[in-house]
Amino acid sequence: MVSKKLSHIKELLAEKDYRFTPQREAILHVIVECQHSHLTADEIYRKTKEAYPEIGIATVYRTLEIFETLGIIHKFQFSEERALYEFNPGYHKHYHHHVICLRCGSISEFNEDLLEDIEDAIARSTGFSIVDHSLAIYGYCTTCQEQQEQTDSGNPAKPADLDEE
Amino acid sequence: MVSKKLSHIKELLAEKDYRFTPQREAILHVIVECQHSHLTADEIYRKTKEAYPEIGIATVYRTLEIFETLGIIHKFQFSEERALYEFNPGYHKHYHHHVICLRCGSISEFNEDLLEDIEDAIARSTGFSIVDHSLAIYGYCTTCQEQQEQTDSGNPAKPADLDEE
DNA sequence: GTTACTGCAAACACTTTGCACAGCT
DNA sequence: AGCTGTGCAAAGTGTTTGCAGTAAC
Repeated sequence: MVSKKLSHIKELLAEKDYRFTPQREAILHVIVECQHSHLTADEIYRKTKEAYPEIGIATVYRTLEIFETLGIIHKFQFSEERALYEFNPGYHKHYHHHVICLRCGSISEFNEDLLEDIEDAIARSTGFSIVDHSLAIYGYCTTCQEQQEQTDSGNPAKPADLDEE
Repeated sequence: MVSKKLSHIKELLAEKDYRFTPQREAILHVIVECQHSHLTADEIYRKTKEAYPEIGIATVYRTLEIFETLGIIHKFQFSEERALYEFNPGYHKHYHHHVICLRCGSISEFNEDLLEDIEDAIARSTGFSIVDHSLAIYGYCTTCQEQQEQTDSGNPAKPADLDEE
């Protein structure tokens, strides 16, 4: 299954005359392994460094850009902070429905297409040809709600900045 | 009406021991005048400079931050590029439904709450306490669709970078 | 008279780029 | 052999901060 993905990705790269270098393979490995997390470029850099210590941050950014144009990963920008990257297992159109806790920073995802009706309504009323959409829901997760009840000045459930795993 | 807004804003500032300086007034003026556009910090800076040439960019950023915490303006981050700011006339909870053309960069808005049902469904299934949400729809506006049909390599309807009004 | 605010410039964080060398194919 | 990819360091961009002077309250 992973090897099927791998050969498909090699093809995708080859189609555009991109090479499948060990650096790109190492980065891909990190992204696939952490496919349920949203990683920053720096996190990907540091994790890739474990397997490939010589790698440079510039290579990571260049690779992520290529992977994004090929649809291998998705890039998100929820706030003014750094972008987050995530593996896109199916290479298909991806609905970005994210539920973000304002206290602990955790991000959960909904992949169902909840917005078909809304898209249709907007397309009809504006003539817009819709390609994609992005929905972010902000609030408080159950854990943080509980903690907030207990100690109104307490600490978040998880540190908002998940710098290290 | 504007004066009513103004006194209300003065109150909001005073409540938090913020002062109503001429710089803040000038910035507010720009934001209210352009309340149907999404302005970058730099655009606000340059427009404010017309009325108040001595102003510095740092003051603009500091003022925008204060205005945002008071709910006077809203700040958006659609991409990795700079943030956009917009006046929030009602100071109420604001639904950010933006329709963004991928070709000319124009941004239109829907202020109806299209997502109540979806919010309810997510709250029920996850226990999340939802505070706000942000929806961005990406596609092509009618003008750009027409232009794309005519000349498949033509120019966008409007420059994507609206540096000057 | 306090205290918050300002403008400047320097610092900042994240990301991109120029360059000479290395390595696929 | 040729062209793409790499690592480094330097540059770039948008935003924030330290500081000494200034102005609102």
